[in-house]
Amino acid sequence: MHVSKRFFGTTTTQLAADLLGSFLVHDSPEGQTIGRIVETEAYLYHDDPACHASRGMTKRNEVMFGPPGTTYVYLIYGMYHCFNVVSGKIGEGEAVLIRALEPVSGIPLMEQRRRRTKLLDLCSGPGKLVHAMGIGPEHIGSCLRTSNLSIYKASSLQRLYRGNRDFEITCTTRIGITKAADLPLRFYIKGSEFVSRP
DNA sequence: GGTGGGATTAGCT
DNA sequence: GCTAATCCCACCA
Repeated sequence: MHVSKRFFGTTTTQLAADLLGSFLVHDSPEGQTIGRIVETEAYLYHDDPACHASRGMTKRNEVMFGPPGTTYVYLIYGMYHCFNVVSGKIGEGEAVLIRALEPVSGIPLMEQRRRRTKLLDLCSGPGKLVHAMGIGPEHIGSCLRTSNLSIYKASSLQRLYRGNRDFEITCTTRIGITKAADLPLRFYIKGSEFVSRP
């Protein structure tokens, strides 16, 4: 069961927390991969110069100004991509960066894409998970409820996910930024081995 | 075990 | 020209 439209309609900070424990599913021509979201970061409209939308619309960030639940993918450091969920109100340009997943299904395909076999190295970073899941620029602007890249509720994949479904959330400052580096907008599942950094 | 640098492009100054 | 919501490998201990 994929998430409702309402799921994305909350505040960006709340969505960043709500996404923890839900599942990212990609049905690609190569096969299906599923990861459980364990780490996120919120990027905001007000007083957040680290947010890509903070200086207005460009060709790169234009889908950030669309409806919540839209996919935003961008190139970072000239060689990696990061995956974001557009959030907040239309026109504001807020988003949640997905920073780490716990591999759940399609692990051989993730290993093949990543050319790595260690489970902890498959999705423990924003660039890594995009690679492992087969996400790319072709997903920019697609809908996370109806496209082949979708988000499913934590409660809907019990058959596939046998791990502990109860967790606590830890909130810290965001990683890898210099602007607004003091804002507490990073969230992760406390105790998860699969986060990019404890 | 930990650290330092290189890869490579969009956007800003 | 410089920086960036990053990752990986070489090198040293």
